[in-house]
Amino acid sequence: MTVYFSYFCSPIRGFNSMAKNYKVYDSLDLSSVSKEILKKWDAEKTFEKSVDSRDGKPSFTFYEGPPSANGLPGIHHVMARSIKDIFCRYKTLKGFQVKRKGGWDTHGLPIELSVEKSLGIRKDDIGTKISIEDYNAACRKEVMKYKDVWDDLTRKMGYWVDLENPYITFTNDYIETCWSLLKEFYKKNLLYKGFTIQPYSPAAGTGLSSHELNQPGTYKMVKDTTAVAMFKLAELPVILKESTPTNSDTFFLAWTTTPWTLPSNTALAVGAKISYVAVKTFNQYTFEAQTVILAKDLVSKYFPEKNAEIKLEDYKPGDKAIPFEVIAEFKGTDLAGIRYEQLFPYAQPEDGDAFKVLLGDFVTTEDGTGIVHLAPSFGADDFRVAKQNGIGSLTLVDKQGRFVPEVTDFAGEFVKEAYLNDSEKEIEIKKQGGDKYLSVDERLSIKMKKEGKAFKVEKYEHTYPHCWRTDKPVLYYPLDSWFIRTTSAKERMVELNKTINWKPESTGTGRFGNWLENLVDWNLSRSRFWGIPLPIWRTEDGTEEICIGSVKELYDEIEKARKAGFMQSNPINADKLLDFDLHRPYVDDIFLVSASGKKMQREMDLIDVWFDSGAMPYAQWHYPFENLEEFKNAYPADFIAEGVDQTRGWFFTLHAIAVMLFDSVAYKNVVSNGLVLDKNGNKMSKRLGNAADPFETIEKYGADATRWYMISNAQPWDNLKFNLDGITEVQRKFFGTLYNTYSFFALYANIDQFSFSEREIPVEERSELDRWILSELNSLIKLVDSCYAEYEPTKASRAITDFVSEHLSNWYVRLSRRRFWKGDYSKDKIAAYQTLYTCLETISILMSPVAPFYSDQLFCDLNLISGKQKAESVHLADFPSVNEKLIDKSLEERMELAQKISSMVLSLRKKVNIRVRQPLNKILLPVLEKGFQEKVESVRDLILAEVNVKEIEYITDTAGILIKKIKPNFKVLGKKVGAKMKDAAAAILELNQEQILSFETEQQYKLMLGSEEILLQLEDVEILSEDIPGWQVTNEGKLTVALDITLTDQLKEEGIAREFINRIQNLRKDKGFEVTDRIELKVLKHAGIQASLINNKEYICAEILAASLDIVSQLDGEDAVDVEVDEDIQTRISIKKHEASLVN
RNA sequence: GGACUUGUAGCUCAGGUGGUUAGAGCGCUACACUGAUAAUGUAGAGGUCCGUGGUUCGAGUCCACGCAGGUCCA
Repeated sequence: MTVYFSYFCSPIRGFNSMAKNYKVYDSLDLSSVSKEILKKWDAEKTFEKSVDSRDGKPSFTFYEGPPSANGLPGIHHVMARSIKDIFCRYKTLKGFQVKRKGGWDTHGLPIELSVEKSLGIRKDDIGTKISIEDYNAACRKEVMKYKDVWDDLTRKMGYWVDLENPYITFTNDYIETCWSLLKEFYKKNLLYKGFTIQPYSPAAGTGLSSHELNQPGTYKMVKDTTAVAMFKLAELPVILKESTPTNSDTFFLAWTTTPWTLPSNTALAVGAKISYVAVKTFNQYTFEAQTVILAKDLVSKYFPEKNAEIKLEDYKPGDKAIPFEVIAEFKGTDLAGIRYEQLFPYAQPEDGDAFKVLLGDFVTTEDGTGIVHLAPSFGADDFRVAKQNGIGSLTLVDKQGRFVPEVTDFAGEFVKEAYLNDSEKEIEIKKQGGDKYLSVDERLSIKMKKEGKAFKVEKYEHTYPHCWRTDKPVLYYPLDSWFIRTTSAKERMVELNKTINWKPESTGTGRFGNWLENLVDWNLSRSRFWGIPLPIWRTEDGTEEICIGSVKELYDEIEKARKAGFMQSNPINADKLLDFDLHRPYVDDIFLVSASGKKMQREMDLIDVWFDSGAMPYAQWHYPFENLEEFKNAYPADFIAEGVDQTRGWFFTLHAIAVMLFDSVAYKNVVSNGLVLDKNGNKMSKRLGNAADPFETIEKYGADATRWYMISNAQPWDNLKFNLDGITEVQRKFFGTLYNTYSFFALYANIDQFSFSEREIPVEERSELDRWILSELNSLIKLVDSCYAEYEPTKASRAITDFVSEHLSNWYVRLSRRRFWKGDYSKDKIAAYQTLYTCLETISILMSPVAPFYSDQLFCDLNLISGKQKAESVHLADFPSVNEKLIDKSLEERMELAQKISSMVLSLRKKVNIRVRQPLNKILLPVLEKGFQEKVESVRDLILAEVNVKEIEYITDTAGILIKKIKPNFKVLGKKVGAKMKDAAAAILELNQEQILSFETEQQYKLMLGSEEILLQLEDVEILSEDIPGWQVTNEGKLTVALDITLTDQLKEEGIAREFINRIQNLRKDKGFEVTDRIELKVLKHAGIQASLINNKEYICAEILAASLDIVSQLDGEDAVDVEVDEDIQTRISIKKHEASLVN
């Protein structure tokens, strides 16, 4: 009791109102923490300082992938931006200067569509119902519609990005950079005009975007004449030639729903892995003998099973049932390269090695024949495969949808019946001489039947796309387009891609790598209105053209055109070049003059908006017109992060431009994050009402908990099933625990006025527990540092969570509690404060990239009192450096052992129903390994205190007290005995106690397996003690713990004393006494507790801060309370504050 | 159709180079502990590791083929 009271007699501690105290909170409200810290950041300009304070330090460059502000931000933006924010903050802590310029993506179809929707117009109204000028003005207004909402979210979620000077893709300086880049492409002959196969409406005379094609109602059911055409082989496959000679002609069968494309056929495609067969049979129209080749799986479709029984010799022309015989089988790869005769030799392709079989990845055996007819001009797949194989094309249909003159017998005819109007149809019927119009498809089929080129002709109902304006069928047709010759830089792009660190790696090697391998030229053209105009002017005949690379150049060219008389005046002001709007329609009104004096008009296309964003490393600085230094310092990016859907979008366009123009990567590290789904794994959508509102979420749970949840729950590249319950859990589990730990620290540190003013106690002089948590802490620093460095935020946050809840709170603080509130302000106590303080401060920095708000509060609350850090915010601090000397792996192991043993003892107590408050005499530990006893000894006191047992006894005896068990060590033994593993394992399990004992003493054992002898070493097996007869025993792995459950009178009394203390502590709490209040205690006499109270009086008084403890024979009055100490022990107690303590 | 990706307890997720009783948290049930208390401990219930083949003495893990979800591209 003496020790105890001296503590409270000290006037300088506990109640000194002059001293500064650690801030104490009533509860944890992360939402209001965010708000408070935001105010602080604003007032102290913390973000600006985090950049400026690193002036002169190496820079870490981050590129912001620009969002579009014409839509509202969603919860997935919080996810994506958290990832960006984390690494920028981390690198700042690591001493880098991290400038991050914000940006806005302002062009593109979504913007046009939302404008069209709000104006109630359609694309073809532009230029008629509304001028391009007004339309673009509307777009310009639309793009920043939700900028304020975005800025608000950026702030509230704690995303640090420079919103004061963002780049905006529609500004003239931005466009000018894009033009200069395009000119660079042009100068290198990497920008060219070509064509691509696009949906095209001959009726409307216009190409259709995929968006237009995806309008509801464009795909309609139609009934078309389809034909299985026969392509005669010019040479026979080896197998047919050698093993099964056939004297009839051999044909490839190819099915088409558009027979009008057959005259334009230039190749056939087969699937590499598909099996094909050659079938001997007869033509149903000409009755000629023939051999046909088609996919094996589709034979039954054309040849009824029952006809297989008919002999070929028995066939007579005109028979309904046509016999057939499969004579050979081959793989698609066997057919590749085989030549065939052109089906309709109206015209020859100008270039390329046509009329042979190719391998196509799109070939299936779902319908048709497993062989696909290719007309490269009228199908995108066809075109791609043909181009890859150097095969030319035939375009025997004009832009109106009619056959060209070369197709002599069909010249001038519309390929689709729907293109003819009624009167045209009348004329055609007369010409055909029937009473019904026969379509081109039908007449071509008839022609093929007659010429023995048709295997089968039939009507077929399927869906076919139609133009949403004219309702007429769409054709796929080659249309003019401008391209960047990305294929020419393919090798270099692949090569440089290998130097990029992709997270996850598979996106880089797989999705992106494959994309690069199968690269086609980048189609830049878009026939829209709101975007960057293609800066190319051309003469009408296309023989001369100019690519403009700057506004000044345009100005100069206009001057020339003015002199040539093509321009009345120059709309550009030479002194204010960038005042001229570079959008349509203004650039369209500019005409230039060619070298030979011809008038040149701008190519009407806009460029792909992906070029806009891919150009941001240059355009954000208006390179090369100004800011050359800024550009150089911020190129390439060290880090970018966007959704995985950007792989072929932004990630690609950045890479393509950088490689082709600068022979550089655009980014060194890239994180591609997954989607945010709802809690059931469904896509979030406003329509379904399952979209989480980012503002509500942040308001309710705070940005920290939201961010921590998102980052720790799933790897960034996995999809996240967003569940608000998960945020609650994070809030309770991580932030709640951390908050509790801080509160605990603050409570006692304030009482003791600990402000870290004492000299730091050398770690080697601190207790085992302190050294352990500091070792764990340094291991954590090392781990978290490398996780962040490797762009693994999930691992980092999980490691921090683990440390805080398992190590710090659940073990260190729990076991150290007494040190904080018991006894003098001693060296050990100071060591405890210093240790806990260090842990909390370090955690605040480690967690700050993910949870920037709470970490700053924690950091500042600590630092305000101690002044240990110069930084006024956690975000201006330095990342803690590891002290390797403090990492003691064997200590960490020992502590794990202590935790395990404690847990096992508690489990034993549970089994025999002896509560922890009841002290027990001893636990027994069998010693099976050298060093085990020493390890346990070093943590003995911790174990004993934790499980309330008085001593540990070790059993080294191997003479039979312990019952041992032997198990094979599969990993080691498996390598040794291989296939005999099963027998060996069984034999080992059967060893008896003597054999095990001899194995242990001999260190080896001869095991007989049948007639074979195997020499076992100790490492081949695991020996553990399974049981100690007569004791309560439990096993876990190799550990065995036994508990002595004998209860002596003394132990019982002590148990009662602890029960009694517990009741008093609860009473103190109920009565609202301060932790430091002393009490006077009266207890009604009771036989059951009499001995316990007398024998343990000092101990009891010390625990409950009692100045007096009187046992009375009568106890009444208001203060008196009935108390149950035990099931059998009920008594009355009264406590009141001890007067002397009020004076203190 | 292709490329990539995911599939482990009711839910969210861990499970280097294959090794025998597949783990954690949440949730549920019961009992404890506690002057940090919306915390903690112990015990219990809960698994065809998506399926089918294969390789191997041994497969959640490696291979093949599928199935289901997702993204991008056709």
